[in-house]
Amino acid sequence: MARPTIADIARRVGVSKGAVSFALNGRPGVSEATRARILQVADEMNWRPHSAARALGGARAGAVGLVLARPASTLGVEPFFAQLLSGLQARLSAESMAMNLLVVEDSAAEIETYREWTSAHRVDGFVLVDPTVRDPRFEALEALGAPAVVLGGPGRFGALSSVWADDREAMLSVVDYLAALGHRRVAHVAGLPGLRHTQRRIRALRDSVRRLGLVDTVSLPTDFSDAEGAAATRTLLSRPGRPTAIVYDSDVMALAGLGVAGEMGVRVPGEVSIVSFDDSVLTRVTHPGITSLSRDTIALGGQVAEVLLQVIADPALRRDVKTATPRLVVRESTAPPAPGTAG
Amino acid sequence: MARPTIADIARRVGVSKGAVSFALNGRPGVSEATRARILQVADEMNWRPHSAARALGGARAGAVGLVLARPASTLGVEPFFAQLLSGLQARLSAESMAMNLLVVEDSAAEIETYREWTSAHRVDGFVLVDPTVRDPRFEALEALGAPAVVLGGPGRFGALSSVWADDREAMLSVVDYLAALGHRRVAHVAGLPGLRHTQRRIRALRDSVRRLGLVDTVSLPTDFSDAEGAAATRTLLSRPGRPTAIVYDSDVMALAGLGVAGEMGVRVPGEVSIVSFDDSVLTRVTHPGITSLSRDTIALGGQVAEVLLQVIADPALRRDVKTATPRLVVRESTAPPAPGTAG
DNA sequence: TAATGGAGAACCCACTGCGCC
DNA sequence: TGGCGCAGTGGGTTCTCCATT
Repeated sequence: MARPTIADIARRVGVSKGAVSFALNGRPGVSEATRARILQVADEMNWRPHSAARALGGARAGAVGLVLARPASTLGVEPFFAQLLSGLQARLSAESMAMNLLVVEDSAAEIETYREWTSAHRVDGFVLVDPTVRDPRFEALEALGAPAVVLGGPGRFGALSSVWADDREAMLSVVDYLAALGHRRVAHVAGLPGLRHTQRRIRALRDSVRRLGLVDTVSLPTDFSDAEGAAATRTLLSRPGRPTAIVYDSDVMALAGLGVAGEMGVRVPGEVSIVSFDDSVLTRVTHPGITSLSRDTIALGGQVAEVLLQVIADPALRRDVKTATPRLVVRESTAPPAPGTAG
Repeated sequence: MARPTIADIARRVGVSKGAVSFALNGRPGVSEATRARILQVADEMNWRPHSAARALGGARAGAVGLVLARPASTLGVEPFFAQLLSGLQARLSAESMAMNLLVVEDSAAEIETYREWTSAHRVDGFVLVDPTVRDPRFEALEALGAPAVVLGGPGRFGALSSVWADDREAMLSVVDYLAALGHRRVAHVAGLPGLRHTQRRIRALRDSVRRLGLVDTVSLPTDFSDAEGAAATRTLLSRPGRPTAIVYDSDVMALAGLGVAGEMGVRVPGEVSIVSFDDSVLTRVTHPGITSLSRDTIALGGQVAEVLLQVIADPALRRDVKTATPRLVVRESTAPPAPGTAG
């Protein structure tokens, strides 16, 4: 009753293991009669391929890897992440591709995992998230020759493909809108300072200062947690010349900021306008609803999976896909600044 | 420059492959001097174990499996799922255990995956979610002898372990509270009718009818989507003797129901009270905030992982862990029924 | 003599290349 | 030339057995 192997089938049919292998894989080298017989016996014996044995021979693993050097809580807290995962799965499951998920301590452990999984043929490719400014992972993955897609850009990731949205343009659209409303004191509660897209957003804001006549613009880096988002908001709202508008790099932080404003008695949007860089159900159901940059994160996950599948199919390929720039969805958290506070 | 194998190490050190294997696995059979020398050379050569080769020999895979016969969108839409995943990862990553995630069509495909992954030693155990009333998966997994933990209960899952919360008691606490407020017409927007916990909640409500003097109680099954949650709410609120309180089996549906009430001009909680069976950030930030059954889903995920790790370590073990019953957190969506509507 | 260190081969399972009829 | 057998490959584990001390 043990798992049958191709040797068992070969014995039963009275052919060699090689013939069985050819037959089961639909390859030429056996007569149709023999093939039919082999397939029938394999079915009778309830044979299943042994992925480890195939992997040892260098075959495809039928899985992609996602290794996260983030706290595991990220998965539960950030709607962005869950949606991304959902989009990835939707596309991958159509190809019966599994996903190997692992949370590690740091990028050194991440690279180590890439090394092990690649050489053991445990996965066929990787999805990389959170690219940083000088990211050691690109070089490591290139050296391994593993197919991979970076979520983020634009930028040079060596031979790796990428899928990205234009963070700069998105930030400019937010700042332009706030300036048009009359805001001059715009603050930014940013994400992890090492991340490329954080840098890009910070730079876009800074570059707008002269063009739009902004004053006292500031970008406070955080770790994306609601705690630091709240702390940054408290800092900003306690200042003498406090901002009349705050842009948050994630919906969770915007939500936290909204809470702090309430607790400090600062009216939204009367005294301070709030914009979130991520849209989700969260920003829709708050009161007031939060003006947000909206994009289809599930579709984004699907695109990442699609590109990864292409790169796995043809490792020489290098794709660089720019997705639609998130567009501003105005809700009730933004309004012209109160008279006299515009700086 | 290719991946070094234990044969390479054996050659360099001048010992046999067997000796190298023993040394690298910290097992007796080699002298301390030889062991040290082997470890040093292995390190110099940058050796890594090959998980596929080990799996072929029947070793531990270092991963657990989670196979979902649900639409992939579940992952992005239900905070419960993302939090569960987060809790699982937190515990698993502490043991450097990866998770193999796969979304499949139906439970037949799910079972097929269990079969393949088990016999190929691709995972060491499984997490089962969404147990149904006559669930074919238990039997299949038992036959495979694969360690597994069922999320849900109480109930008989054969030799499988389980982790569960008391859905009956939780539902009773909700209904008791609503009845105490004066509600008599209580409706229930349930989840998938085949799920065990759905049945248990439906039964708990039905069993309360006589005790609390309820009238016209009804449980409408849905697929957990916001669309069906909204549709069910529309149906309920359009009835002649419409309910004065509605209990939703998930936060997403409660949110959808709140939206429908707003669109139909039915005041919450003035004309209808709303309770969610799941708590998350969603229920906290709506306006009004939604009275919910609250539990620590991330901790739940951690408990599931913990039990699975125990069962993997000792396959003879069978654990049945009852977690804390979700407790009611009252927010602004519940109030006594308006006079004259109480049935 | 019994314990210890270690060589060597078999084994896990599928795939592939060579060679024979 | 098509069909197929045979032997070897991939990397690690484990069992048998021999040679030391």
